[in-house]
Amino acid sequence: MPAKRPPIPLSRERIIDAALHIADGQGLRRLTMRRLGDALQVEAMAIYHHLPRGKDALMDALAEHVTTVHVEPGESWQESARAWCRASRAALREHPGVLALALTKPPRGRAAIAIREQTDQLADAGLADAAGAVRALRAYVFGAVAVEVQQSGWAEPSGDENEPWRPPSQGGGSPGADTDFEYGLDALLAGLGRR
Amino acid sequence: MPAKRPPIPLSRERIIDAALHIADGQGLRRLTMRRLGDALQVEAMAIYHHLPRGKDALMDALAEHVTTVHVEPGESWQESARAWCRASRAALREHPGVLALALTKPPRGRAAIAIREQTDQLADAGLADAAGAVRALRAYVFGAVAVEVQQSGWAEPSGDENEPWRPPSQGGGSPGADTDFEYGLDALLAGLGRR
DNA sequence: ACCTGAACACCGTTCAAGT
DNA sequence: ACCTGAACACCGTTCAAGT
Repeated sequence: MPAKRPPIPLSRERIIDAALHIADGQGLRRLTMRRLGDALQVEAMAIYHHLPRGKDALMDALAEHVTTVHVEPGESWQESARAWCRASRAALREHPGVLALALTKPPRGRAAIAIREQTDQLADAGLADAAGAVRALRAYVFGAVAVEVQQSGWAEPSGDENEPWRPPSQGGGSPGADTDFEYGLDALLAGLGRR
Repeated sequence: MPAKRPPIPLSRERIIDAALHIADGQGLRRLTMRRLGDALQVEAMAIYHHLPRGKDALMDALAEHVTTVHVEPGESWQESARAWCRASRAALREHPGVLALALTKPPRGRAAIAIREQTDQLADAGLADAAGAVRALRAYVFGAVAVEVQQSGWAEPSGDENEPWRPPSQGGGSPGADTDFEYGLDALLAGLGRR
């Protein structure tokens, strides 16, 4: 007879992971405090101890998580920007269930800091209007991922089916998505340089 | 003593208008079948007669509404594309409350048809990869509006305040947003021509 | 055909209480 | 400090019933 293993203590990180899993697997509409509690083997009310502002705080945390990206400075501002865009795209594609939050919530906390860092990085590398550039790069990544995920057929899963979401790196997304992304990124970087 | 005026009959259109008003004014999270019923002077259950699939159908209809754009063909494919992007941006900016739906729901119904129409229009005007171009243009508009609305400080209104949303055409958006948009659009169109 | 009223299962959140 | 249980106001949706 299996011993009752000691319960893993709840933590902000475990909560966010479980929430991402539910949102990606069943859609944001089915991400519920009670369901989240079940997934964590805990009563829903326990969550409030770690996220005092409740579901709003959870939503903010999810947007922050999927939107916070760090990248080492590259050889040029172009390479830095390229790496940052690729990382941002990867982070967003990994969790289509919270894409709506990521595109919609104003950056706060670590996400806002990461944006400032990236702006400084590009400015230090000699780019004139780094703030404008970061705005344009974020817009590009947001738009690209939005249409990509739309096209991939991802939608709030019906709930009846229990098929987990597989990131479109192999099979889900159309094969041209990567090259489309890189092509447009090249064009944008060229344009930002000339500005 | 005022006579009880005869109730305006419910219709799909009136429902959608009221829903947009609530979403823009108080945020999508507060758009509720019951609240929507109140706004329409009707019991919530009456809505199901006009939108049989209930709230899902409402969400689909909102995304479709804010995402369906028609434009007359211009002198060149560049002008057609430019007009289409401007109109799309305007439609999305007008209703920040449902932006998350618009960026996230795959185009269906009239929205899907409008996209096909625009693709044909560009192809007829001589553009080689019209489908790829429309994908890129949609991505550009989506991303631009997403960062713009984020920056404009719009967020699910707190609900305590009763300040209605004013579109950023005058006052809300930073003044550079329009020129930023046009600048990037020019660059994208140039890139699409050379491809 | 169109709308209502009552009912059901489920939701977010609070609060006092347990350990 | 961390979690539970009961409670409250509010959801989406159904269904039989009214007109």
